[in-house]
This record gives sequence, C-alpha cells and structure tokens, in this order.
Amino acid sequence: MKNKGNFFYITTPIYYVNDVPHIGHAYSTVSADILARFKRLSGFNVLFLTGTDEHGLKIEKEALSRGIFPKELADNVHIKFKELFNSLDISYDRFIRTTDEDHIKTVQKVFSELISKGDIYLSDYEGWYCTPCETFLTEKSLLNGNCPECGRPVERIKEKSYFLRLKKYEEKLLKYIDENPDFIKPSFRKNEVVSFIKEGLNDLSVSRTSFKWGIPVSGDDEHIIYVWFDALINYLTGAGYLNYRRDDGYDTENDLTDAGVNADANADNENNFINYFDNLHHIIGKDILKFHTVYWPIMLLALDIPLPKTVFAHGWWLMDGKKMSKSLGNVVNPVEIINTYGEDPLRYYLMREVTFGLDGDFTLKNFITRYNSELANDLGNLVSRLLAMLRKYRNGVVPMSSEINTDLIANALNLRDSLDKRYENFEFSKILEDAFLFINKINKYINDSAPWKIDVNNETENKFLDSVLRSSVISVYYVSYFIYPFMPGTSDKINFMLNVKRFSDGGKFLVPDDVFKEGFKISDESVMLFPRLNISGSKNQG
RNA sequence: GGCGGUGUAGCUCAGCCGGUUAGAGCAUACGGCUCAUAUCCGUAGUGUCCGGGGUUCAAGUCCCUGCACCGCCA
Repeated sequence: MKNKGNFFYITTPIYYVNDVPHIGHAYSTVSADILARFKRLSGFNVLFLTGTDEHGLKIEKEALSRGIFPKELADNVHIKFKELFNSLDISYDRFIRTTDEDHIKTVQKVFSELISKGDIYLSDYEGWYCTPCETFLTEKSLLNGNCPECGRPVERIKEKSYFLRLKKYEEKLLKYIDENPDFIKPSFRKNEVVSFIKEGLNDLSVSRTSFKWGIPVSGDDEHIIYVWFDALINYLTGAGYLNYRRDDGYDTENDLTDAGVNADANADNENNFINYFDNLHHIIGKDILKFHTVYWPIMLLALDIPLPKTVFAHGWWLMDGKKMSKSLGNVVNPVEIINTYGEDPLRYYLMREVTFGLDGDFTLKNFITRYNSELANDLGNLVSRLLAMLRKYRNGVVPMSSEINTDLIANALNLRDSLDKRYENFEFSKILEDAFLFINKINKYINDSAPWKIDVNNETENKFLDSVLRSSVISVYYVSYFIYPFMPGTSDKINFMLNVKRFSDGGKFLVPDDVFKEGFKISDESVMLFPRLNISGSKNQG
C-alpha cells in the first residue's frame, strides 16, 4: 500500500446484523485495527472505519420471525458487535451503521448522481431470483434449477429495476488492476477477478421492489436500493462524502447533528475526503471479493473518485479442520475466548497462526500451546525475570552503560526498519515471528551473560552487569513497540512496568537513550502478563 | 467442462531466479543454569521433498504426464 501524504484510511467490511458476531468478524476487525495502530504510531492521520450492514430482505424476514421491527433487530444486534469490538480493544474511529442518517443521504445522493450521469438506468428485469441471497441469476448459472450459491429453490420474477452499467467500465477496471499490482491481494486472487471480468459483465440490478426495508431511491420510493450498493457506499459516507460534495444545498451541520454524528470528526473529514480516499485500503473476507474488486471500483469510476489502493481478502477460520456452522455446533465464540483467556492472546493467535490471506484452523490445543510457550514462557517470563533482576541488583534503576550489546541492538534496528514493508504487504505473522525470534535472542543473551553469577565487588564484572541490564531493558522496550499493534494491552502493561508512556496513550516510540536517562527508575509494581494455562485451558495458580 | 493453485520430518509449515551434507516451530530424548510465570539456554535426531518420465554437469526447485486435494468460473 502506497501512501500519498500522511493519511491512511482502513476499513473492515460492515457486518450483517442477521446473526451474532463470530470469530471471522473478530478476525477482519483485529487485522484492520493492527494496521490502524501501527500507522497512528508512525504518525499518520488514520481513519479506521467499521460497522454494521442493516438493510435488506434477510433482515426484514429475520425481524418478522422474531416479531419485531427491522430497526429493533438492528439496534439489538449492532450492540453485540460494538461490545465485541470494545472487548477486543478495537480502536475504530467510527462505527458506521447503514441506518445512520448521513449514510442514507449519501446513498441516495450517489444513486441520483449516477442516474443523472446515465450510469444507472431504469429497465425491466425478468429472470430467476434467489430470495435468501438477494441475487439475480441467469438461466445457465442455475444448479439443478436451484441457486448455485445456497442450493435453495429460485423464483421466477419480473419487475422494473434500476441497473448499473458495468460493461462501460470493463476496460478501465482491467487497466487499473493491471497497473496496480497491490490492488488485489493476495496476488493469487487477482486471476479469479480478471478472468471473471474478461468473461464479460452484465449490468447489475441495483434496486428491488419486493420489500421495504432499505433505502428508497429518492423520487421513486417504490424502489429500494440493493443492499450491496447500499453497503459499499459506507466507505464514502465514513470519509465524509456529503461534505466533499455539498455544493448542492445539502445542509451539513443540521443534517449531521440529526444523524447523531460527531460534528468534530466530520469537520475534520470535510477537507480530507480525497486525502483519505487516496490512501484507502479495504480488508475483507474472501467471500466478498467480487463486490469489492468489480462492482465497487466501477461505482467509483462512475463517480470519478480514486479507486482503493488495496483490497485484501483474508481466508476463513475452520474449527478443528471443519467449516464452522451452527448445525455442527462448532462455531468459535470470540466473546468466550476473550472472557477466558483475554483479548491479547486471541489477537495474537489469530495473527500468528496463519499467513494472512490463507485459511486457518482454530484449535484450542494450538491456541493453548502458543499461549504457553510463546506468550507465557518466552515473552511473559522474559519481562518478569528482567524486572526482578533490575530490582534485585539495582533497586529498579536502569543503569547507564557505554557497552551496549551491539548484536541485540542491530537486531532490533533491522526489525524496526522492516516494519513498513511488512505492514505494506500485510505480513502480520512474519512480524510476530520476527518479534519472537528477537525475544528468544534476548532470553539467550541473558542466559549467556548469567548476571546472577556476577561478583558485584569486582568492578569489571559490576560494569558488565550494568551493560547486561541496560541492553536488556532497551531490548524489551523495543519488544513492547513491536508487539503494540497486535497486543496493545500487553504493550501497555510492559510500558507501565518500565515506567514509560503507553503507546495507546499517544506515547511515541523514542530513542531508548532519551528514555532511560541517568537515574531512571522503573515502576515498583509488577503485573503478570500471561498466567500459564494447563492443558485443559484453565489458568494455573500463581 | 474451462482457468488457477497445492502435495516437503509425527503435526503445522519455510524453501527466491535450479547449485555445496533439505530447514523452522510444536511434540520426543538427553544435558546446562537458577534471575524468572517449574521458566530459560544447548544438543540429538528421523524425511523414496505425491507417483512416473524428461531437460541439465547439477532438480523439492524447470518441462511433460498420472494421482489426490483446494479455489474461482461455468
């Protein structure tokens, strides 16, 4: 992801509120949070957007079956997402809902703009329709007469519908994909998209008349705007599209206040819409790749707005090798994991276990193994042993020394210098792998140096002890910096114990010698970072 | 049916443009230390690199073919 200027705009998909959140929702959102945190720490102006997708027939039906209004359903379920994200320490700038007033206005505005440009037109549709998927289907795409997506029976329908012109933009889109190798990631997904486009695109139906729960086309409110068209627009809404194009009498101040939107946040967006859009990166699941790399960019081309720099499609999580499903009863509930083990171990496991982009297998056994051997034994114990020695040998004062271990520092600097590239390529597991190799190296260094064998009455040895302690403290400060985006809470605890400002409180990563000056004392308090778990997963006592 | 991908130690996987005795983590066995969350560090392994054929002085690494699994489209 290339960035112009100092802006960074990162999004997750907005999540459909017909069901409660699962591990996949946590995954997309955590990965976006990691990028947002890293970029903020690097001094970028970050806009991090997540939220819920609340319209459509499926919601209408689900609400009906529960005997409530669709909006009530959305109100109830969207809270679950907010709760999950709060317990996951997600630092979103806005949680957008497609029922937010400014979003509804944005969608209607975009729709009208495209009608007047001629890129959306009214026509007749006759053909097959899968109600559960809300998808129009061609005769030949049917599978034994059923929906190829969900396998359920399809209906024959005939109705008026608005269509978005796609063919017109085929060439432009292919050119963009070709010229921007980072646009579709991982790269192996690119072929799928390109071959899909090359087979020829049919204009997309972007309105429905068969139900009511959605955003009506302004001036023609029999037509409800297609839920995907509605949903994708959230990325425009969140960046302040209404302010960006408010030349046509839109009353920003009043309308936004009505929408309950933070006025300051939007004042900020006012001038930055294009800056953000020039640095836009989407994180999505692989199942919605087509919407984000075909329909969405074409909408933007039609609107004459810059296309996203990256659409990264991550994989799915299996549970013990099987696809998660409610009927199998093997759905991983992130809330349970967080309540039992904490949010940082979950964040760590999700990002460390598999290469981002591939499918993963969630097993409690692997989770506990990584927790114990990497988090508790390697990282937790390192911090614990170092702080104990610092207090025991130096009363908690970080000693000065001119003999800092160059090997460790070189390692830390290399790692630091690799970060931009690593994040740019979404190589999350590599970053953690490198960070933990560094942690192992610090542990080895302490072992080899054996501070506990040093004769403090021998001046040379005493000086060496200073060197070992100072080198190790500096290294651990680097570790805290490296892991911060992944485990902000843990980094905060380490910084607290080191007595330096937390990165989540706006603390910047500083030159270690400017932090650990003459007489610098660490905190008197210690926090156990990761209590060891026994095999069954419960925490061991002390 | 079309296009693309994958198949490497018990498990999960790294191995870029072909080049010296094929790697890491986990698990297993043994050894060292005691500051620390009974933690940390070191040592030892094991592999017909899916089968078959070919190119080359040299092939997990390139080509062909068979098998198995997966993805997208149909």
